[in-house]
This record gives sequence, C-alpha cells and structure tokens, in this order.
Amino acid sequence: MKRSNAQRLRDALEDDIINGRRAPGERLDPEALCQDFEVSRTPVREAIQQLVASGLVTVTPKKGTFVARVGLDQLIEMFEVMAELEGMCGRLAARRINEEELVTLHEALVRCETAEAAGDTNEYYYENEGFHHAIYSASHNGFLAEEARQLKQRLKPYRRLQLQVRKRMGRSLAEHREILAAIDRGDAEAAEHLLREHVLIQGERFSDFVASVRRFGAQLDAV
Amino acid sequence: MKRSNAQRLRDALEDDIINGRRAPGERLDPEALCQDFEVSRTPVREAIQQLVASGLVTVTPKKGTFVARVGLDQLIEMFEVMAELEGMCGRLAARRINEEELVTLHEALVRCETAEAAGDTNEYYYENEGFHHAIYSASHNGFLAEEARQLKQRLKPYRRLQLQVRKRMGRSLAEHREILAAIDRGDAEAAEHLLREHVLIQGERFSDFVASVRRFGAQLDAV
DNA sequence: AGCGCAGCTGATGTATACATCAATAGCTCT
DNA sequence: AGAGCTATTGATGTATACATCAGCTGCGCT
Repeated sequence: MKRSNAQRLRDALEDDIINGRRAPGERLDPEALCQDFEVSRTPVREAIQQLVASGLVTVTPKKGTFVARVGLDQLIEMFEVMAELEGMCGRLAARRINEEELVTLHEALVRCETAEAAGDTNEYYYENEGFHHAIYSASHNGFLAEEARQLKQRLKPYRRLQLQVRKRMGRSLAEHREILAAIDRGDAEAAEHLLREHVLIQGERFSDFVASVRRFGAQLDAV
Repeated sequence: MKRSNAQRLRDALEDDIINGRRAPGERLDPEALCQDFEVSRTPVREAIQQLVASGLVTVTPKKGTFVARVGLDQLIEMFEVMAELEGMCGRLAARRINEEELVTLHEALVRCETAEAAGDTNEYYYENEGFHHAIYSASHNGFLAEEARQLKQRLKPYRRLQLQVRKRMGRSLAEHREILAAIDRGDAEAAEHLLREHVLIQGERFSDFVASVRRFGAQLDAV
C-alpha cells in the first residue's frame, strides 16, 4: 500500500535519530522539515506527534521541538526494564522455541561470530541485533516481542556505547554462545538470567559503562 | 497551563474506552465527534492518532476507526507481560521501598480491606488499583512505573473480568496481604513471585478466567 | 541605569477547502 | 445471469489561512 507523507517523514526522522544522525538535544525545525520534504506543516506535525508518542522527540511548548534527551537516571531505568524484557524473552524462548527458530538463532550466532572474527564493530552491532530479535520472536509472545523491539529502538541512540567498552565485542559473543546453549537445552532459568545480565553489561562492567557515558558530558546529563 | 481541544478530546475518549462506556469494536465516527465536541476534524484526528499510538484505538484504512478489539490470544500475551512488569515492580520495591512509601502501601491495603468488608466490588476495584500503583512507585524506577501504568490502562477494559470470578475479591485481598508482607520483610524473590501469580490469577483460576472471557463471545474473538 | 509595560514575533492550535484513493454499487456487455 | 468495468461516494491525507498565546524586545518612565 502507498505510504503517506507523514509516515515516510516519521520513518526518516526516526531512522535519523536512532542511528545518531540527529543527536539528542538537537532542534527539529518544523519549517526546515517542510522544505526538506516539500510538504506542508500538517504531515510534519503529524510525524512529530508520533515521535513524541514513542518517546524519541520532546516538544517544549513555545520553545520548540527537540530530539529527546534522556537523562542518565532515566537511561539506567530504561536499561533495567530492557534487561527484564530480554530476560523474559529468553525464559519463554527456552520453553517454546521450535526447530525452525532454533536454526535461525544458530545462523544469527554464526553471523555474529563472522563479524567478530573480522573485527567489524558496526557489522557486529547489526548482527547482534538480529540475534536478539530472533530470541524475541522465539518467545512466541508477539506483544512482548514488539514491546522489546520498541524499547530497544528507543535505547539505540545510546546503545552503541555498550560495545565501545574495550573488548566488549568478544565478551558479548561469548555470552551469546552461553545464551544459545541455555535456550537449546531448554533451561529457562539460565536463559533468563544470562540475558538479563547480558543487557546490564554484567556487574563490574556497568560502572565502566556509566563512566564512558559520563564522558559524553552535558549531552546526557540535562533533561 | 491551558489544554488543547485535542488533548481534552483524547482524555475524554480514553476515559470512555477504559471505563467501558465505549465497547471494544465500537465504531468511532469522526464526524460525530466533531459535532459532540464542537471542533473541526483536525483536533479529532489528532486525538485519534494518539489513541492509536497507545493501542486503544485502531483505524482500518477506508473502513473507519474503531475502539481496539483485542483478540484472546493477544490478551493472554499482554497479561503475561503485565505479570512480568508487576513482578519486577514488586522485586524492586522489596529492595528499595522507604518508610513513607511503606506507610502509603499499608494505607492502600486498609482501604482494600474496607471495600472487601463492605462487599463493594467497584470500590474494591478502585482501591486495588491504588495498591498496585503504590507498588509501582515504590520500585523507584519511574520508567518502569509508567510502562506498567500504561499497560494496565490498556488492559483495563478487560480487567474487570478478573474480579467477576466468584470469590475473587477475597482471594485478591489475601494475596495483597502476602505481597505486602513480602515487601515489608524485603523478600524480593517472594514479592516478585507473588505479584506475578497475582496478576496471572494463579494456576487453576486462569482457566476460569478464560472461560468467563469466552462467554463474552464474539466481542473478544475477532480481530 | 533599572524597571515595567506594550507591541511584536514566532510558535502552536484550529478551521476549512481541496486532493486523492479505494470500496462499492450499478450498469453494460457477453 | 454473471462477470467486469466505471462512476460515485465516503474516508483519508494535505495544503493553506486564520486564531491565539507566550516570550521577547525595545521603548519610555522613574
């Protein structure tokens, strides 16, 4: 079906924000967007409202609209919830995954291994996402999968930070192997626990993460 | 600050849907809404979009807009997630609750007891909500609390069904006491488990729930 | 020079007219 | 009579003009 201008605009902006082409705190000038996309204010307004609803954009009345700037406190809260959702996906997947999905998951892991072997961080980041999405699907709870996917999107602008911690890629891959093994043998408890920790960047690494975030300074601190 | 027509309209519709004054599947005629609220299509359209974003309304292109009709499958999925979020709130609350919040929670329980003693189902339903919200807050994770609150809203049109099961009110209250006790003694595991089961309408009761839902027939089955 | 008020400006919200598209119904042709 | 095409209609998306409101600026007053 044909997509409306508002939808295309929304997707384009979302993509820009998620992939860091528009940084948190950056101003979004409706006028400029009208010109860039050659549409009137109506669809622009609509697109922005949708982004506000999904938490990627904030509008301050009479001040302007900005790419959402998530404070460190809230970021930690969001990761806490993300960890829970991922853990739940793992738990359910361990119980409910079928042969076909298991194959898909194995393939996803292989692609992660390939990217890691090549030392390609960006590629690894992309394949990592595929691995996680495969687990979401395997939970056989479509609603949960969608919620997890959305929250992951919302965290995406900040998520790269995780992998920038030294040697994170290798650690991540090792964890993926453990997670898959747990799901493979139907160990729901282990899968849940491993995934939760995986997201929380286990234990001592978390402080590294916070420290590395802090280096971003004002970009993250303010409202 | 002054609220826009779109906001008021959105709130009014949301309230109508959540409290069952507009049943799932019911048609929302934009024209009629324009007249009822004496506004033009623009704010109506805006309000509807927001409701779509929050999942309370669905628009089928060229067919019309309707109060979201949640299929039984998805309803179960949503309750599964709700249970997880509630459990998480309980776990965190058991660790993080402070004196003041503990008092609030005790008070909320007392109000539940009063309502139960009076046999007032509606009142109990209301106070029950207060009890749960108090736990959300006590999790000290604002993001989690908000997500839980939103999902609860979305389930509200179907949630009354839970309490209609015979003697559910008494059982619910007993569970509340156990939950509070667990939080009180800082037993995170117990609080999590109890709350999760509390939402899932523990064990054998779940089939009763499904059965009672089925009696609603087509209202819940279709898309 | 500092304070305050008034008008301006730009941002936001709303109304309305117009464009577009898809579903349906009715007509025609076979 | 049935199938296919077309015209109509109603719903949706978009543009534009208008209304309203808050913040800011600049002027004047003390």
